[in-house]
Amino acid sequence: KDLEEKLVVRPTSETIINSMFSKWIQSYRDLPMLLNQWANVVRWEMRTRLFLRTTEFLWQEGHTCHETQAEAEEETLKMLRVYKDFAENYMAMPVICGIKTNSEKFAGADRTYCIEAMMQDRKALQAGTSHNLGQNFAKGFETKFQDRQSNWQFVWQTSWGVSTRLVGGLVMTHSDDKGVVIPPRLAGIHVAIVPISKGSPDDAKLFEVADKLAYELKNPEYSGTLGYSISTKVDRDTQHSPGWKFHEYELIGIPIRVELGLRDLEKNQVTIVRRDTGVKQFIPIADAAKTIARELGQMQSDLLEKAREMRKKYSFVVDDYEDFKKKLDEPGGFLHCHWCEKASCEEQIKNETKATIRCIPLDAADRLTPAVEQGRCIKCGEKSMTRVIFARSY
RNA sequence: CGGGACGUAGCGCAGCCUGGUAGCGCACCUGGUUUGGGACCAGGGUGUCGGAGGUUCAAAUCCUCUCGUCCCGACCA
Repeated sequence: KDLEEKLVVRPTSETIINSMFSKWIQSYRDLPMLLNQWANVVRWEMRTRLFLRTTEFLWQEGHTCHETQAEAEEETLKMLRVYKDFAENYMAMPVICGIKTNSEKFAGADRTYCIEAMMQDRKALQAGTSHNLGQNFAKGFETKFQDRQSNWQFVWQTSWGVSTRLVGGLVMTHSDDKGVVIPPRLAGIHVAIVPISKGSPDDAKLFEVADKLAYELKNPEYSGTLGYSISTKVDRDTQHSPGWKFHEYELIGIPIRVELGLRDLEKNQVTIVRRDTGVKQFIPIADAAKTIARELGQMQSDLLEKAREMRKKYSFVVDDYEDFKKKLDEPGGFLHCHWCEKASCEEQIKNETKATIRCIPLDAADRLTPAVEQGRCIKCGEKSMTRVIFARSY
C-alpha cells in the first residue's frame, strides 16, 4: 500500500502455468500443448545493468507439454535453434549453442540449453535459454494425462525464453565510436536520403530525384530478395547542415545513407555510404536502387561475419591454469578447456578468476552430443572427455 | 547490503578547499551570411545552486540531517 504503483509479486512462471496445465490437460489428445506469452518481470537484483540486468524487463517465454520425453527434448532443441536463427540471421550476433552445467542450469530443469554470445569487450552474454523440464513440475503440480493405453502419466515439459537483454546484446555486438549499428533486417529505416540543398532553385530537382529513388526502393523485387521491404527516409529538413545529418544517422545506426547534391546530379550519380564500413560509393542514379538493395543484404552478412571473426580471434584452446588466468585478464574471451565435471572445480575457478562455464558446447553441426576429446581438467588434472567454454560474463 | 563519488541554466560541467551575492561549453532566442562531415559573425541569460535545518553581518561554498543518481563489490540458478 505504500507503493505509488502497485506490484504483484508472483512465483516463477512455471508454477503458475502448471497450475493451469493441470486443469487443461486430461488426455494425450490435449498434447502437445504449446503456450507462448510476453510478460514483464521484476527481479529484485542487488545490482542492475542497463539492458542486461534491469529490475524490470520484458521477455518472451514459452511453456510446452508433451507426451514423451523425446518429444520434449525435440521441442527444447527446436526452440534453441529458433533463438540461434534469430540471433544470427536477424541480429547478426553469432552465438554458441550449448548445455549449462548443473550449477548454471535452471533449478527445475533436467537440462538447460543456451545460446552464448561474445560482446566486443570479450565478455560472454547469455542471450537465451531453452529448458527441458522433464517431469519435475508435472510431478509437483499433478499435471497428468491419460495415454493411448488409458494409463495416467505425467507430462513432459519445456520452457524457453529471451528478453530485452537482446537489445543490449545487439548494441554491444555492433556499435562503434560513432554510435549504434543496426543490422538491416532489424532497422526501422534502412536508407536515409540526404539531399544537399543550397537554397537554390535547382534544389527542387534534388528532391525529385530523391523521391524517385525512394519510390524505386519499394520495388517488390528487392523485398523478395531481402525478406523485408526497404524503408526509406528523405530528409527534407533545411535547418541542419549535411554534416550534422551524417553524424545523426550514424549515431542512430541507419544502415545506408545516400548523399545527393548538385555535384552528384551533374554526374548523374548518387553517393552511397554504408554505416558499418563508412566507405563512400559513387553510383549512377539508374543503378542506385539495385546497388542499395545489394548492399543491405551484404551488410547483414558482413556484420555477422565480422562478429564471427572477432569471436574466433578471442577464442582460445587452453590447457594450463596459469595461462588460463593470464588470458582471462588479457585479452579475455572464450577459453575452451577440459573440465572434470566436478562442481568443486567449477566453483573454485569462479572464485579465483570470476570466470564461469558458459556452456558445454554442442558440436559443429549443433548435434546434441558434445565433441568427445580426451583430456585433463584445467583445475584438478583429472580425466575429462570434453571441452567446455569458460568466460567472464555479464 | 558494504565501499566510493556526484546532485549548480534544457544538456554536460567549473566555482566549494580559502564564505562576499553565480559562470563556461553546447543548446535556445533575434538579425545577417551560410549548407558536400556536427557552419560563422553580432547581440540576448532562460537559475528556488536537490531538499530541510544550523553557524555567520553574509552560505553554491562550512556543519547536521534528508532525498535522489551513478560507479565498484556482494548478488544474479
